[in-house]
Amino acid sequence: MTFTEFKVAEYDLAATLDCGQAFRWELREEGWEGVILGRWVRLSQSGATLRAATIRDPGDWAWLREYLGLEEDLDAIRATFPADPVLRAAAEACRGMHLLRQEPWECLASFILSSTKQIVQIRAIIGSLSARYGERVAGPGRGPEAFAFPGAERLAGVSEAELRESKMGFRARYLQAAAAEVASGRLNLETLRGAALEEARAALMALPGVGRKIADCVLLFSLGFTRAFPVDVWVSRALRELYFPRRRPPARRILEFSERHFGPWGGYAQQCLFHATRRRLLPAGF
DNA sequence: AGCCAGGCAGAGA
DNA sequence: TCTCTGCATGGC
Repeated sequence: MTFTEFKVAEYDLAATLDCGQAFRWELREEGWEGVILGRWVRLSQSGATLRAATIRDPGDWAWLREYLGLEEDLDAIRATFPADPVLRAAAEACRGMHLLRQEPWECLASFILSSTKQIVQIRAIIGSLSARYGERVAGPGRGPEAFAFPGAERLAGVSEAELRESKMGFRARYLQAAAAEVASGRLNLETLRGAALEEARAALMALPGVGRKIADCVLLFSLGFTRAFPVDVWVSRALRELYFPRRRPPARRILEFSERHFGPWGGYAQQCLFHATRRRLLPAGF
């Protein structure tokens, strides 16, 4: 096992890994354990020090800095926010929470599986898929075995009926189709990083079972589009209650507001609203 | 027991 | 363009 440490100015590892943007991290006695780019990783935090362990020496750790969003300056991000007491309170409640930069295929597949599912169920489905079809990854030896998230090529070869054994229900057809598109090269997720937001979003929404919300999750959590603003049931409810009390604006109006109000780091603002409302972190009065 | 979950697509108005 | 409904499964 090899180790490294990162000094961090403002970072909350638990909030970052457990705020609903990623689904595979598990908290065990010695830290948060997961798999990134086919490598087993254990992460822990003590004050301003993040500690990381892998099985084999990766040489450099740029991939992990990238994944964890260590280069994000949260003060600079918050400085772009509108002068808005609701958002300020939500951001304050989420101090140290960062956006992850996840692997695009895993992110896309995960959020296809997320529709009308609770997070515990999403985690169970993804865990089942990984154990069934993912590559075994060298781990610490103790504890359960580690698996990578299965690649699109692998899942493209699994029938819809078999996918349903992982309890994903009607989402199996959508996952199958997305895997086939990515595996064939008809959809190149990496290429989308360089595209305009609207173009990248349209490419994702061309997939069956991928609408605006799931597309924006992939754009925000894996492709670096910080303005993408996924509106799910939680965020929709929060926007309605916090910004439009005693009114009932149509969904279209909520979406327009989300695009206009929050600025170039709207996606981060969205994650603050999601996390703060879901975990009931807002102070009384909001 | 019944409502809801990090939605989406298709149908009908 | 808007609203309604079915979809699979399981938590609370």
